[in-house]
Amino acid sequence: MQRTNFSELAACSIARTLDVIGEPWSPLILRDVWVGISRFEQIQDDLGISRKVLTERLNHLVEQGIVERRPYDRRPRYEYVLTEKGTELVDMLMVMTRWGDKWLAGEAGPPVLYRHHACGEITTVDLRCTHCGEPMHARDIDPLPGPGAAN
Amino acid sequence: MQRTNFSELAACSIARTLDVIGEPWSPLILRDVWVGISRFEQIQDDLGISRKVLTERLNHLVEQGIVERRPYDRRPRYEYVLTEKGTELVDMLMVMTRWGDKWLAGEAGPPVLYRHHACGEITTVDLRCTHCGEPMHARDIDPLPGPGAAN
DNA sequence: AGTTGAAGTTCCTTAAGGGAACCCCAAGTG
DNA sequence: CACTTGGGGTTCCCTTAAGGAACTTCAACT
Repeated sequence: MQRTNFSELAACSIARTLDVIGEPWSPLILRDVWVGISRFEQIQDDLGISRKVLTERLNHLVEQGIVERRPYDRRPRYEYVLTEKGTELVDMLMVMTRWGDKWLAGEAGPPVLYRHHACGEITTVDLRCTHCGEPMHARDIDPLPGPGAAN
Repeated sequence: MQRTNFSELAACSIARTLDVIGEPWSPLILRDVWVGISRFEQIQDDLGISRKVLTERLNHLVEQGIVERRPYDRRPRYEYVLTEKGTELVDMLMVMTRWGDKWLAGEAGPPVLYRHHACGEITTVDLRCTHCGEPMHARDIDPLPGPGAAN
């Protein structure tokens, strides 16, 4: 298929972010690397993704500075580790997970739980305003044009 | 292309969520509907997406309960509005936006700003622990198997 | 009766994903 | 030293999804 490059659409941070991790499999690869499934063979095994596509995705994630390819042996063996940029992108996965847990997990309950280091509790993530600390969701805000707006 | 259905991979809320909004264009369509670009022609115009693909995506989002198709005229005219499920999915867009603003916006600054109703300030979203209220990011948690875990 | 406009549908072309087979290279083994 | 092993890809072919333009439908308006 001929896929559009989203970020050429407009000045839109969502479109730009999609050009980084919007391709099929990329969020799942990011998740794997995050939880320590970090070698080519391991990821391929875990996801069942085609080797060709996995190569393409990893190369793209390296180019975009999300993961770093580093040797772990004197033989030509490599593992992929999250950069700071990639680690912060995991925020998105955490929010996706929370939504999936709530709306799609069903009777069985969430497949994965998170223990928060700060309080030691099994807990969930919540969106709050950086300024006032109150909850901040879709209905709590108005979007306004910013300095980087196009046109 | 033959695309894998991600949620058949394993019990994974990320994979399940990707089956809902992971297809190309879907997050941008969700964004449009959220900000009030809610009719077929408007969305097609705004995104430059092919009409065929837009039809497919909207049908899928309706099936998944993310948007609702409702007539707005006695003529056969329809608009798409977010359901509660869809509105909560916008949380993911807000986090994507924040990441894109920080890592991809460059000199120009963010293209869109958010004013928070609660405090009236132009502000950003932050991830916090539902339990203790402290920041909760990738490095602040340990993932554990939950009740819905596979195998 | 003819036009308009929103909302799709059809059809063809092109490119991306799936999958299996193959390759390369350093280390270990006999 | 020849041979095997295993990680990490690369190649090739097939299928299917995205792009894009043209066409259709249907109610209201002129």
